[in-house]
Amino acid sequence: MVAERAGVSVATVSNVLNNKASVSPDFAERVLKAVGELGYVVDIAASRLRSGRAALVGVVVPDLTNPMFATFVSTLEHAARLAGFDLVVVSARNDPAEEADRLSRIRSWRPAGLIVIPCDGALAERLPIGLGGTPVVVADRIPDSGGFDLVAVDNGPAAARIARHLGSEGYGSCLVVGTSLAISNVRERWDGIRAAAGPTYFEIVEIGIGDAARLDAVESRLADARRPEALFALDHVTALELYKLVGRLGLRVPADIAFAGFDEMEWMRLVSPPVTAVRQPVEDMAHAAWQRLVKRMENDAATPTARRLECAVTIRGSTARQPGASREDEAA
Amino acid sequence: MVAERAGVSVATVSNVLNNKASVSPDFAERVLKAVGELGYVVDIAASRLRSGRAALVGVVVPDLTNPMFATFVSTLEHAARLAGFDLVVVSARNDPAEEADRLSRIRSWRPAGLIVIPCDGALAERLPIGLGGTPVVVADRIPDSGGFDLVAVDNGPAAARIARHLGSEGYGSCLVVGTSLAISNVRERWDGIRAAAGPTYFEIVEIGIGDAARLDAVESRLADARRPEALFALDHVTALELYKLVGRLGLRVPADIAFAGFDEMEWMRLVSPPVTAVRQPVEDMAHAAWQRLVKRMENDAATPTARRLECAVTIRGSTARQPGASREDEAA
DNA sequence: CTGAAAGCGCTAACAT
DNA sequence: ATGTTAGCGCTTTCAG
Repeated sequence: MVAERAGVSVATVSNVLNNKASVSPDFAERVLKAVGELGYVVDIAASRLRSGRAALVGVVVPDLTNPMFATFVSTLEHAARLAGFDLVVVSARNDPAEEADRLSRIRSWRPAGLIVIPCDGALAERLPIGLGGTPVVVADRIPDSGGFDLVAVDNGPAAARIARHLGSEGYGSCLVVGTSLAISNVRERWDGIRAAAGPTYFEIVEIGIGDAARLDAVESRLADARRPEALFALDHVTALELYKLVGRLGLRVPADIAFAGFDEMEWMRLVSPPVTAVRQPVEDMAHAAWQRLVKRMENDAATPTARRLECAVTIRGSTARQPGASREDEAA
Repeated sequence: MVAERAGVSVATVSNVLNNKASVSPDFAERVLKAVGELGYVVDIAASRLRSGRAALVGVVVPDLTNPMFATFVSTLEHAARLAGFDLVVVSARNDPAEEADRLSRIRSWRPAGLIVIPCDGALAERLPIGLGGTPVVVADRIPDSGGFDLVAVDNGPAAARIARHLGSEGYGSCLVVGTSLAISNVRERWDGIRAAAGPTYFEIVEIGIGDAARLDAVESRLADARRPEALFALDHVTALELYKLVGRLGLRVPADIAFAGFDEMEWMRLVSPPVTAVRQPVEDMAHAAWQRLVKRMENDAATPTARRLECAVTIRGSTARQPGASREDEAA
């Protein structure tokens, strides 16, 4: 350690930097002075190697360019920093294979814990063996097999509220559009919609994820004379594509077709009329995940818990029933 | 190393895992088998400690929730991974003090290089002493003091194209709105606008950054009877706030006021009419920054270089001159 | 209260 | 081709 410039032993420097044991004020001062002059910061790797303690947690998200996940990470990072932790963040780019790779790579860092939003339900198969005691908190999406601490939103009830709203506005049919039912969120939202008994007939189309997503099926349904009276997109990326499609087809919202979305984004309030949407408490989810992980890291006991956060639903103009115009009249 | 399960020495395991030296096929196989069974991955920290080589680069951005920076990081991460590098990503949350803290923390990791998008021009003061030989590539924003490798977009020329377009459409006055001229981007864009000689009278308002941003000054200018004929937002966050303000004031675009923005976002193509905007080549910028850093990491020679990437300008309806309607008529 | 020395998991020399 | 050993920078006993 170069900080022997202070003329003390390495042990003393270590003690000062970790405010350990009792170090005389003058010695401490000399050390701090040398540290300042040299611009020294401890080598965190060597530190962990010897002490066994990590102050490092790994974060795996499906896609960093998705504002929702970016916000999740950013919130997490701040919370972690306040607790003295560093974050190693990796994005799986919506690719299960890449997720598996990152998951394995991240173990090389020997993190004290992991927070992961999985690509799909098969997370458990991808969580490398030998992860041993490392605590894992899963957020947002629920793996097929249990055994993890869980933090997610109340997808079903929130989606059901939109479904009931559409029913009460008198919409007779609604096309629900999601990426893939392989993702628990999508599945839960769809289940919630179906569970909400009402006059509306719901039907779902899966369009796929990322670059592989195809709107063809939706387009042909909308071009059809007997097109649905409403659209409900189950995530904001889908919502955006769907909204552009509606515009391209020259359909007016809500006169020709009503429009609602899960995941509220800025643009939904900018367009006219603004879009009815479910807002997810992303920051809360990040905080909850962090707190859960902290608990796990300081005390390995207890069975995994599952926590559900409540979403906010905002009804806006895009799902308003046109006064005096029943859907049949227009279609005729 | 627990992989002595293979019945070989630690050195052989290391050689196999790094495909070093010559290892007999059967020994290699035995090692790989044991590694597989144990789910072992090397401790990257111990590895670096001994070898001195890092395969780690640090990335510092002002704000991860900004889709532009998130895309930058995501692109970077993919490029890094292909080259066998890991990334430690930190967000400064638009706070110079936090940036300084993160910059110093990140040194604890002893990264092989750093890519940073600084909060403001005073980066050099914040780059901790003792960063010694670590190569640094600065992207997007240009520090006041030089000496760094630089990758940015051609802010001035791109902004000038918008300025000339507004002039040729006959707009006599334009209020330019940016966060702060302390940020090089904003300064360069504003300089570019002024340098573009034309009939339009340009004026700038700085609204501040993040939560501290205040639109009051802009609002009073817009409420004024002699409000400007056009608005030009110098970044997408400002553009969004500005667009909402315009809507709140009941001004129609472009009939009452024209609207253009730097940084193209999805919503700009969704609103009606769509917004004239400058699109920045973020992915290209990430790739260029990465390549520059790789060069620096493998060969510390040469003087710092500066690279400018070209932006794409798309003219849309938000800046179209209303047929047969001169601004004066409407204001009267 | 301070220093000397061992050792964390790994790789680079060197020895076999 | 394989094994042995030293030591990277740090923290942790344990002596002084």
